[in-house]
Amino acid sequence: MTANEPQLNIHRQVVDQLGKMIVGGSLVPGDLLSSEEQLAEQLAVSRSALREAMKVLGAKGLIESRQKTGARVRERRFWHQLDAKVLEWRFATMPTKAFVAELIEMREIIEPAAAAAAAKKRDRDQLEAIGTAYQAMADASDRDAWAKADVEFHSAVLNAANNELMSSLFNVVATALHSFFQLSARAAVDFKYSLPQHFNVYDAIRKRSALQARAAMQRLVDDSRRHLRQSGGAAA
Amino acid sequence: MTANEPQLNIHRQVVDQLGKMIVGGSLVPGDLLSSEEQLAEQLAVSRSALREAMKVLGAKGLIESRQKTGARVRERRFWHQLDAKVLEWRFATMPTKAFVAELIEMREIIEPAAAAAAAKKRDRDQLEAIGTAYQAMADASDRDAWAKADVEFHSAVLNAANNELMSSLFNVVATALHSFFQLSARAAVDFKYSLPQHFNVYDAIRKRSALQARAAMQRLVDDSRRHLRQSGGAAA
DNA sequence: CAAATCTATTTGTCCTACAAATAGAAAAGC
DNA sequence: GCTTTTCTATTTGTAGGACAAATAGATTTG
Repeated sequence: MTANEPQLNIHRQVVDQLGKMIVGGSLVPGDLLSSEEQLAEQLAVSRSALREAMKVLGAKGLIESRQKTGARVRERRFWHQLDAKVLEWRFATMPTKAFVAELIEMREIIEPAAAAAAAKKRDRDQLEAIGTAYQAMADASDRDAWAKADVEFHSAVLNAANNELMSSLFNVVATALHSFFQLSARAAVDFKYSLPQHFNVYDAIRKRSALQARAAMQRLVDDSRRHLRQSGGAAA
Repeated sequence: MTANEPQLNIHRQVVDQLGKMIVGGSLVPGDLLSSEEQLAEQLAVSRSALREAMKVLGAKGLIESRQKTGARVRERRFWHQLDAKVLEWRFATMPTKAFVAELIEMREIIEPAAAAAAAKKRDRDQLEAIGTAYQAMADASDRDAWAKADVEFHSAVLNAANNELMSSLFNVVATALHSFFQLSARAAVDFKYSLPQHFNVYDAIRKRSALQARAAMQRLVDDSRRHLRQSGGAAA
């Protein structure tokens, strides 16, 4: 499968080299790469070829270029993310309902599994982060604060599952769902209805009960779907 | 979130435009794009900018360029795939065990869920495809034939789940696992041990029993993990 | 009819020259 | 002294030209 490529295109080689530097850790998120001119000279390629490689790395989410500043290594969570643009395109071209249904289905699969994994693998700090988010939800006095804490809670759970692949996948799915219909922009009254259920998730993860955590998250997710159904269609 | 971008870089605009043409369906997989020179003229941009856009589309998996032939629209299944390269890089840089564990965990989450979804949503043809793959497994006289049919079986199940997002995710995870340790390169004897379990999956999907399908696939996946554990480490 | 050769087309690479943006320094204004 | 404005140097963005490398398809040769 890889034996039939005698010599890779230069820009691909450059993608590989820079990619290794970035993913491998000799550059860390936030670091600035040398200028295109310097990099081109170091790697002994033309600026054109180098730029093509940089654009590819940008598309992969590894770096971000800005005029005058240069190219910067992006945060890890952007790295192997599904392409939001492609999701958008699909949204524009695919029957809306079917696509949103895919997203919802994925979310319903990932979250309970993540809760179960979190119950097994979470460490003290990760549990605390979930607890903090839960407290923020409990203290929320308006919908915005609630929504923010809610996002925080769920990503804390994902984080506690200690599986970056899962986290980044969830991140994309959740973001897409979020942008399609404003998840929490419904019922102004009783926005805290799911607080007890969130507590169950937290408590199960605290007790390291994978089964309970999965079940609690499952209920949460089921409720959420019911609400999504009610709020109906999506916004472009 | 999108309001602070007064004018997009040209190459990004081109990515958008061509992307829409491809994803939107005015071009279908297999179609040949016009030459770079022509496209550049049509879109009124320089060939440099166009090429950067083309490389990005290539990196996203939408097209594939070859000298003399031109750029061709790739099959859908490549479109919103996670980047296998990044997985490779991570594999090279991350403690092997932890990363493979992530992959295995993802697989164990996706497959049972997919089996359940397939039981609910499969159509006649999709069931037949699973059945055919099962038959091929039953008829397999050597390990290679078995391995091939096995892959076929699992992707048929994923396909029957009717969730492209899920399929493509699984595809990447399975491919990565496959390349890390040769899944079926172990025990030469009794390579068909899991045939009855595969039948259970097929049968549950046939009967449209989501619960049974999930459980059967879960057992399959558990067995598989046990075998992976036995066969130990990974190959670079 | 088959094999070798040629040719025209297309992508790959390199180069030069500016344009556009902007971080940071310098100058101006209060 | 402090803020605001202006300038400047650096970096990416875009354009366009030139040629190299690959190769599908036509042409020639055996």
